[in-house]
Amino acid sequence: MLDSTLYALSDSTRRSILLSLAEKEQTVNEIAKPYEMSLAAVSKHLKVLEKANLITKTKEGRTITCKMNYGPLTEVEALINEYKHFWESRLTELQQFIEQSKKD
Amino acid sequence: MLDSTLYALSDSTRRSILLSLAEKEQTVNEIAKPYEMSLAAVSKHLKVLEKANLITKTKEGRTITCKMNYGPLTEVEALINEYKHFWESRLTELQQFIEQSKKD
DNA sequence: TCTATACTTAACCAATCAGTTAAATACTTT
DNA sequence: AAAGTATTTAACTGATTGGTTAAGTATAGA
Repeated sequence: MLDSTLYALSDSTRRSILLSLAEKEQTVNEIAKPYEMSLAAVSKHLKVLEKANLITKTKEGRTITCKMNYGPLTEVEALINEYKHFWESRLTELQQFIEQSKKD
Repeated sequence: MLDSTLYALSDSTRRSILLSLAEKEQTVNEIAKPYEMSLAAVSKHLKVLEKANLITKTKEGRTITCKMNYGPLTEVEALINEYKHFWESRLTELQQFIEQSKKD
């Protein structure tokens, strides 16, 4: 899951699309409008985001509306926190070592 | 920058390597030991992490020690917070709409 | 100087990528 | 029924991916 989430986020077009969907739901056409690439290319980006479960599509008539899912981002938050945890405990160790050194 | 950071993180081997480096600095050989792939493959993964500035290498004699850099992860944190910001303000809007509806 | 060690680079592979244009599908309007 | 709209799929391109093995570089120790 993290693989597909982080991979989906590693492209700036997709990050931009996702951000605009974080603000409001939009149809595929609305999403595509700001970008210079073809609609087919945007459609592919949406598929990547959908595969990562970062967005959900709902069809109504012939228009498809996309909305963002926050869920996968909580896993990214957790990942970063994991790194931060180990990183900060190492910083603490280092700090303690320095404090210890001062005593000598 | 975010592109390369998120891309580097999108591979589970690289996430695992980075986590082990978050705990302690290690040489390339030490890093590679737990993985079944060739040393050359690990070396490539390290290059991806280095390109994303998630690790720094220092050479001493013939051994190269890798240490993690937290820096790029703060950008990821900021990104997630940006999504969260818009996401949560939309949730608030929705909530206010529901509250408003109750009054009728 | 010869060999072992630590690591990277080169050359290659099959798979996947982001983009294209063109055709296909599905629905709406006239 | 025909034409237009919304969107996806297919077929293609050139670039890049993660992995391999083999060769190369640089340092250390005999």
